[in-house]
Amino acid sequence: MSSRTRTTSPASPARVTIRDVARAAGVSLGTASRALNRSGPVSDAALQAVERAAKALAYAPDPIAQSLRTGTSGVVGLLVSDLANPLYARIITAVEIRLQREGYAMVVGNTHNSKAQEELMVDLFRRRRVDGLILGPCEAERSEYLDQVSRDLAVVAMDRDFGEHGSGVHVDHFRGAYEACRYLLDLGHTRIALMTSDAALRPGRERIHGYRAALQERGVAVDQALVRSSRSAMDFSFSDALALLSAKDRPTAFICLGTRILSGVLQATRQSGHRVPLDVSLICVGDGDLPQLYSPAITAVSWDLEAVGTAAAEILLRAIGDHEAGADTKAAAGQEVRLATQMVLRESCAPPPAAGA
Amino acid sequence: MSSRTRTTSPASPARVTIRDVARAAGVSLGTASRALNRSGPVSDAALQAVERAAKALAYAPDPIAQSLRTGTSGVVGLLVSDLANPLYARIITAVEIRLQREGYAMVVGNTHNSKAQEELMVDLFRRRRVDGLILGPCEAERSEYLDQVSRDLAVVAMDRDFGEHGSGVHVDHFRGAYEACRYLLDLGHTRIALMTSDAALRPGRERIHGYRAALQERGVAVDQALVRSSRSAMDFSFSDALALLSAKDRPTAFICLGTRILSGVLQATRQSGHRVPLDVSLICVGDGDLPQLYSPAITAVSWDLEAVGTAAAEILLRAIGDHEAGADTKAAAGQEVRLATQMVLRESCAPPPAAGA
DNA sequence: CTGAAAGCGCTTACAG
DNA sequence: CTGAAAGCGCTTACAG
Repeated sequence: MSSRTRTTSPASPARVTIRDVARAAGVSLGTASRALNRSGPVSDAALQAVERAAKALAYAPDPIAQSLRTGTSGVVGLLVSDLANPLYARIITAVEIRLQREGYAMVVGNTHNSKAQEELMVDLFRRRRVDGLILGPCEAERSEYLDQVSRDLAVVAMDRDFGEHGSGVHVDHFRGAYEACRYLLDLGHTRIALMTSDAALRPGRERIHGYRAALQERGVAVDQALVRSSRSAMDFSFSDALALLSAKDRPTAFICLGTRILSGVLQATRQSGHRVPLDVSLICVGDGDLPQLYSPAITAVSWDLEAVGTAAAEILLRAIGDHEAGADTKAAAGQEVRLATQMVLRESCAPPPAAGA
Repeated sequence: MSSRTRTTSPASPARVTIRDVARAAGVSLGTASRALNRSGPVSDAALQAVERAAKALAYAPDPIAQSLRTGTSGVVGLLVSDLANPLYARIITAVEIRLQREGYAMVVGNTHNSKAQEELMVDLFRRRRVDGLILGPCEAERSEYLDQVSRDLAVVAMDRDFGEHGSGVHVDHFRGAYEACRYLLDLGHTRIALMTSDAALRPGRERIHGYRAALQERGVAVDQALVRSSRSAMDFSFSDALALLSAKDRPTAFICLGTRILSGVLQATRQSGHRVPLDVSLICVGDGDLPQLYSPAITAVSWDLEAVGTAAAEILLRAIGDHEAGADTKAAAGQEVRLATQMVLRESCAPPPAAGA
């Protein structure tokens, strides 16, 4: 109460502890704990007394103390490379809803797509005893670091490869890009540009493979100049697209990420005086406000973000169970969910100008 | 090591504790702690030995144990109503960067604009001993609940009013809306619709006031039918806008939120066959990809999101300092930062059709 | 079924 | 300057 005691008593003033509950209920500390957690034999009388006391005192267990003692926390950490990406936001929300139903709290961290930052956050979470970790794609997918972390912590990856016994949910970006490319090929395009995220990361890599597969299947040579994958996508998409469109051998179609990159491509298209879809066809990967609202509306490769989040949460929940069960189950881990993409046809694709002439 | 010990040894296998460090350095536990934290007198010899030992063993203090003992955690909680809002994402990143520089970790929670959810998260954070809380706008701005929380925890609000000694950073939404409205009035519009967020929350409320002030200043009657503020904005914006545009007394201009609501307004405009800016002028509040890229580009009321985040972080940092200093400083708290908006003129505004005839 | 005790890993008065 | 001890709030074998 006095302002001087403050230095000695940190935290809230006069926190009610399980000791207070025990005293009020007239039982010992241990009995109170067993009653509250139903973790051991307790007489009905004791149980009732403890519960009444707990309610009367508005007792809430101290999670910090519990964590210190048990090594668990009831919280799950989620790491994404970029909070500002609306696609992630949808996934995050889905994860949270699912986790919450099971009584877990979720806490999210931003890695800014930096390996160092990710390790920092993983470490923070781990040392704070999170019960599990959900990781989005990030640099250095298969670091030994993560392999090691997943040994003593339940970890599930989203769109990232790592470790042999790693669990994860993967979107089939290969097929997504493959189908988009096929669609454009069918319209008569052969000069198709692909602009996607960092090729070192799973989504970008898979898309490039899918794109190549479609081209090769039709005997169309792959022009490396048409494949752009960069880490800091948003900065380069405009100038890259502009350069591509200004070349004499310009692409007649683009497949590009729907979030940042699409903006740049759209601006470049407009600035270079090309019309969509008359002069250039567009397919974006990852649906959102912009592709839906742009005029003409942009055809998109889409996938179920809620499903990604829900699946990740469910795999993690199981993995947490396994981890608690013991060390032996490790070999049994390694669950994987694979999600399909689907194309949403809109107004941004047409035959290439040459074919129309 | 054996799989059976696992039940008894939680957490990581064989965590190295400060006790190990002390032993390796040949000093007592207390000395090791004082050396590591420089929290008391230690001889040079002891200090060196301890530091060497700590490094050799790769010792890292257990934050949970530290928290239990000290009541602090080095982490700050950030609560927003909607992670999917790209405006928040920018703010969050700014907060994080600033906090990180001071050695604090940030952890974010999603309240889904629900009071219950917010209290849950605040409680979670508080019980986990976060050193401070940053709160975005949310229902029930001035709950006694929060007043109480801010008594034993550093709290800063973003665009929300609460408590007398609450600290916060506020964007001048009043002036933003006022200026937007004035701009349209100057162009000759008198039927101006305002579509914004929940009027119960500060931003929405302020905007409505600003809008009204501008209208009244010019002697234009306020038509309540033209003011739409709804909580679940995205769902209603399309149908609301469509209804407004179909009325015989239709608005010739819209001021609307730039994130979700703009989408709906744009769709409604297109669907009802109106052209921007010929038939209807548009100003959006909160800048983003869509307004910048839409064609025509949309005039926006914008503000510095990074500045919001940075200011919030800095106020919080100070508040944490005050809280540590003692209880008496409470009266001294209540810092506030106010940020101005600016209009970004683009191509979506023109005189109303009638005035042009 | 119950209580007393140990211990999770740390920090911090308190004596020396 | 240093060590031994208490204690943060809890859970969990261990004897009764």
